Amino acid sequence: MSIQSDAETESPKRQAIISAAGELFVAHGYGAVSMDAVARAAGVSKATLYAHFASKDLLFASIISQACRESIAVADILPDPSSDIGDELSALGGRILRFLLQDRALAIHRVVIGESIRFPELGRAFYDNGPAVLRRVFGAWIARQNAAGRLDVPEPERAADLFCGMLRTGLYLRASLGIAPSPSEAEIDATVAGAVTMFLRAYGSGPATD
Amino acid sequence: MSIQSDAETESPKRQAIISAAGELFVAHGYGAVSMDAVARAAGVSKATLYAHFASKDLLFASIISQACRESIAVADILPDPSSDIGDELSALGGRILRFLLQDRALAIHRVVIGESIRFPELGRAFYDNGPAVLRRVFGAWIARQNAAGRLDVPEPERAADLFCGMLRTGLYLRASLGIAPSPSEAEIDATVAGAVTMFLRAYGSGPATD
DNA sequence: GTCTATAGAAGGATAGAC
DNA sequence: GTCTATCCTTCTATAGAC
Repeated sequence: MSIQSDAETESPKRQAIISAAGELFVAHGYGAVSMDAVARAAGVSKATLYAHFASKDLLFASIISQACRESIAVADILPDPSSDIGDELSALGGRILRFLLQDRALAIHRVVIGESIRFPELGRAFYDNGPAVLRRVFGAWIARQNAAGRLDVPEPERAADLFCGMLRTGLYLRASLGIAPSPSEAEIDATVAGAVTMFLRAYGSGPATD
Repeated sequence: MSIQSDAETESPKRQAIISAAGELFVAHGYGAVSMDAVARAAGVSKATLYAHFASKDLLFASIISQACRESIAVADILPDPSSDIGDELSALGGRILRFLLQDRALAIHRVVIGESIRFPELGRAFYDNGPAVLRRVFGAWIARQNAAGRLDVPEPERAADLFCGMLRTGLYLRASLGIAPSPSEAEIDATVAGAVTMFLRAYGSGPATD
């Protein structure tokens, strides 16, 4: 009667492989990581490695699509309520941009983009678990602000996309290209402020428009 | 007295190598392309290949940084004059987005992002010859519209970045991840229209604001 | 300069012992 | 399940003939 269907899943060796392969693939990409290197970093033999993952392709796809699923945690992106809609939007934008600028998030984005030709399912997994979730959550937040009369946005989800697009320009674009390694807080705040200003001038309702 | 410093540059074999390697690297990335494949596609022997390029790293870096320099041609991005600023901005946005969505532009962006860890200079070359040029040209255009009283934008270059960020969201993001392979003209137009609407509501001067 | 042929190394994957 | 040792393929790079 005892069910132990996923007992394998918790094998320590398997966990070691997943952990080590995750770090290596995310940091260096598919081509630059050998199965030897994964085995060495995980402290297992190559035979053990292949006992758990049938091929390098499969290992890579598992690891990265798993990383896409984890790295979201958009739950706590939404800001604390404030009397000023601009403050809330700034807080929200700041959290999103800081999340995107994390080394790990940047690295995952890079790897997925770089290998999305060879592994199309990764592009899909990344989009569904990252941008698409953000679009829904953020869009719903905008819709609530509409309902409360604090914003006047015709298409909330499209507007969420546009706002995120403004966050992902300049600073983030350079970071994703390996330029501007660690942007200052001031630069981040300035980028967020630019997006918030544009957004509120376009869609703010009430006295904040000017 | 005759100068022939770049006679080598025009060697037909060398041109064949550059052309073939360009296609292969842009299409498949660094790791997935072998020197054998380059030699075969160029119709030369590997010895000839190595006579022109000392290593695979060097060949890759030359080819891709060259591709970054070429693929810009932002010259003809600027729109024809029109009586309506919205029409001009739409035309401009449409040209930018269509340029970015070209297979070749997408592929170069992907390769550079993917290999920017291993080849940091490529990220720089891409940014300097792509986004940075666009930012300057587009920013100057906005400044001219300011001067003509058709727009009222406090920081033209930053605004140019924001506008381009809005173009690079949704549709383009999915395309760069390998989803939504060939977007329809209607989708492209809708994306541009969204960005133009936001931009003009925020920074339009005159009656177009509402 | 160009080719054919190959050296030398490294990577992916597996056989067999425990 | 795990390891050691190894096979086979593929890759980068070069030597030597033309």
